Amino acid sequence: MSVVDDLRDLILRGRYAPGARLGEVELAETLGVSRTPVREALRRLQAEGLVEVVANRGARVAEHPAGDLETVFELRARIEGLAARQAAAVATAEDADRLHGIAVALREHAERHDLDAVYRLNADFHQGLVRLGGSAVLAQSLSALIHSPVLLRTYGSFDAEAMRRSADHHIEIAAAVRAGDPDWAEAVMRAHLFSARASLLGPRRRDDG
Amino acid sequence: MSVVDDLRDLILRGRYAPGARLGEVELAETLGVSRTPVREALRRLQAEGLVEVVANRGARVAEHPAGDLETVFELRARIEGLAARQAAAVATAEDADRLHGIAVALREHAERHDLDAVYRLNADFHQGLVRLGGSAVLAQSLSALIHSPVLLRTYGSFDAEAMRRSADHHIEIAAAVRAGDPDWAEAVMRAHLFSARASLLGPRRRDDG
DNA sequence: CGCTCATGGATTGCATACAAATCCTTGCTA
DNA sequence: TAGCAAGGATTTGTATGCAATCCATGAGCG
Repeated sequence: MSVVDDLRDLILRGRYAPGARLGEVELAETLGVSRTPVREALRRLQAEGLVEVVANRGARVAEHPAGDLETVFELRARIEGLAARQAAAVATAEDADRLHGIAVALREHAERHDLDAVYRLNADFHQGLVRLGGSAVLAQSLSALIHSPVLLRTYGSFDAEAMRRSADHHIEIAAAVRAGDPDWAEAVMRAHLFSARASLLGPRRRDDG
Repeated sequence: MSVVDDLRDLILRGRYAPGARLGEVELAETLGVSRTPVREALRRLQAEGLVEVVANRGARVAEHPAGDLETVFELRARIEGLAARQAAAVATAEDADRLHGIAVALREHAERHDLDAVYRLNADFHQGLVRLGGSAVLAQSLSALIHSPVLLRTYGSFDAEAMRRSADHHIEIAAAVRAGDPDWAEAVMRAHLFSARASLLGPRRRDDG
């Protein structure tokens, strides 16, 4: 695996907490390479928004302000909504069946609370859907949003009902794609993400009456 | 200016066409530095989606498929639509007045077909609006989309009417922000971007009747 | 006692040297 | 003459050394 992937994994798995200093020599020793590839990896992750580097002062794991998390889901709802729409417009029956297969597997693992498998299948599903849309810029825009340390722990804060709802959303999205119904696909995807946001952040403040 | 900014400028200004090879030694000589900072810049621009690098085979300027341009505007409409919405929700009167000032200047320069100034003011306006929204992830998501070689030539393909419309859109967005009306702001922003798309790509295919 | 400034240690930024991989040419063979 | 293989040339990947910058500690002065 490449240095940048190794380093991204380290950060995403929480080995380095947000705000933690990322010394070049320390990382080089940890990863068993010299400083040069480490530096290049840091620059890439900087562009991905995962680390912040100040000139002559080194790199730190980016700390996404709490308020940003709301925006992340707003953005994902809009961007992945578009992805779902485009996927529904162009997907073949085989494509939709493959998505459906992933969704079914995800639901089974969710019932057994096998979180690692759920993580993986969820990533497969969303990436597969984006790939169906076919546009590289769309995938590009999303990658920066999904590579966020907080999102990796998403399922940890789901209760049983939320988990079941999330799994069912995947099934429904696959159905909408199979039906070739862009409006339906986008709507479910948006519901899916707003539901996840609610589970993560709790109920939104409503206007006092 | 930093190496990555220099290199980005070179690409964006068309000095290296899409698909063109980006040799490390050549860039190093052109920019007057060694290969090391060039390599780091290439990795950053790779993450930004501006260049494609294949392992052991070097970097090329990314060629965005023609179809991607449609998606770029779809995405911008959704993302900047959110930015406009958030800006309208939080902006002070001073913020809105500053936007209005930029928009007025932009309209004046547009009437004189001073394209360079229009480029700059347009960038100022959109960046200023995003900054008002306040979210770093939002700005992050947009930067990759706006740093697209094609978009730099946008105004070149505008006719007089499209130019006037674009300028008026900015004025109207500033008004919506000043009115604190998120729905209005988002709607105008979407119109603004779809209008630009139409000028760039021509009329969309409509269903044959 | 507190503030300023200098000096030392540590860390990043850059350049250069070497290793590995790729490509391009050239010569051989069928 | 077309195809292939081998070797050199070019290019990328990595390591290391040096210069520049930054931060902290402490001495000197008000």
